[in-house]
Amino acid sequence: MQVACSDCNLSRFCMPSGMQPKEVEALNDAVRRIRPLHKGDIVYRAGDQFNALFALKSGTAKLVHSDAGGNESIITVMLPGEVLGFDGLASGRYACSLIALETSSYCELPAHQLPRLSQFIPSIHSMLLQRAGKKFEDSLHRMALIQRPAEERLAAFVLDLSTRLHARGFSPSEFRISLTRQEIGDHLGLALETVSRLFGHFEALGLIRVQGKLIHILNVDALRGYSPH
Amino acid sequence: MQVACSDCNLSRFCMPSGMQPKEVEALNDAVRRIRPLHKGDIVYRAGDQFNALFALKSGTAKLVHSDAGGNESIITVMLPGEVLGFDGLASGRYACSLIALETSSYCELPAHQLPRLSQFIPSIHSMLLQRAGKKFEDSLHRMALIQRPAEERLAAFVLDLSTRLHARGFSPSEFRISLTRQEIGDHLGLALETVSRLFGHFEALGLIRVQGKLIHILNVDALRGYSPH
DNA sequence: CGGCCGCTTGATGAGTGTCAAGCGCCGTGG
DNA sequence: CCACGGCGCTTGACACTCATCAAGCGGCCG
Repeated sequence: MQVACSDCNLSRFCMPSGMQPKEVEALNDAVRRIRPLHKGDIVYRAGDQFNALFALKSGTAKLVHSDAGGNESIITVMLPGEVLGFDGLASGRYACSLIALETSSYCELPAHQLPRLSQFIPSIHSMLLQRAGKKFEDSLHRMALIQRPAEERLAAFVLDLSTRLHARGFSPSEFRISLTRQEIGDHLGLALETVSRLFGHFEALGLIRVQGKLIHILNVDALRGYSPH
Repeated sequence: MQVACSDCNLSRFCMPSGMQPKEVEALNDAVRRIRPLHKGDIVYRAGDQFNALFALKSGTAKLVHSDAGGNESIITVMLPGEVLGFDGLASGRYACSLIALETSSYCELPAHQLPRLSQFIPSIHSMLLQRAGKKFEDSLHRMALIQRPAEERLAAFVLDLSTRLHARGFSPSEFRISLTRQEIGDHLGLALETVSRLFGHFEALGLIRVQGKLIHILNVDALRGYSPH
């Protein structure tokens, strides 16, 4: 059974955010809802021709960029309600790969629908522009973060996940990180051993409790003391 | 005396790139040409309300992002023909500051002209989207670079400047870097001393010749051997 | 039950930041 | 015209963060 965009509880994060009801309807008609993904499934691959934007309905996914040397970097962890695929807009090819981190489901807005949609949703271009610009701002944030000490990076990462999950109705103090230590390292520019050690360190300080991928935040304020701002 | 967009020798880099002659004309009418800037002059400040896109006609400028801790990071060095200001599109406020590195001149496309322009240039939205996407891809590149060893970063920086200057008709092997060592460091995530030492190192290896801000590239291939691809 | 993968923990070293001193160039003012 | 002062740059010594290498543990799945 498919959920219409107007009934989707993620609409305030997703494309419909800021649209009129009639516009959401037009969007709804253009969107395709896709069979579930499993861990490791690839939504799109770096180099593939750009053919759609994607919105996550449930689960998590990672946006991975491989540089010339084959070094993998995780650009972002995608949470439900988020829209991705903008990395293909400029060149017509995706610059990154989008890969499911667990069993997930998503919606797809085919690229060929965009011209037609703009008749029903005049503001769609500026909305896309805003969202693409947001991705750029996010990348500014990440670049600044990557130059900070390891402690700050990990603290900021945990807090970022916490607030984004909270906004989606999940507990901000108790959640599962769907990334391995290696992947967290790839995201923060750290070795997996450093990630593991820092988790241990934060735990010893009583800031968090770590059980594998399960994180309990015990002292948000102290954690915030590490991450800049 | 003002140069029309259609007569500007930078048009193939600038907004007119890919436009029809009539579209360029409409663009030309919307653009304002601005008095020259001097070193240190600020085109826009982080936090200012987004009110225009900017194209550089001559000179160079730096796009600076300051993180919460007051740490300055130079996102890009802007060369003639390049368009900037996209960092203000998403939130309506500029996320960075754009500052002249030397005596420069630029054109301005006021934000309030965009709706009107889209009537004459239907493709303008997708062009803007492409350019904003390009900025995102550039930032991916920079993020990957910042995690590489210092030698690679500096080599890649010099080669990047070289090719971009070459594309604009300047010598690819002999040019002036308008940044201080500190600013190069801010761009590459290095201390200014490291930048200075690496220049000395490359010079000792016979790859380049350095005289203050003047760079001669003596062995491009060897330099390419450092930067990843 | 066995093997593998993800994780932890320890030891070591390389790559860079930091601190410090000194040099040269250039613009300013006497 | 020259002396002075400041800024940008170089060079050296040192410290420290974090990557790397290595070993071992535990849980999960076949």
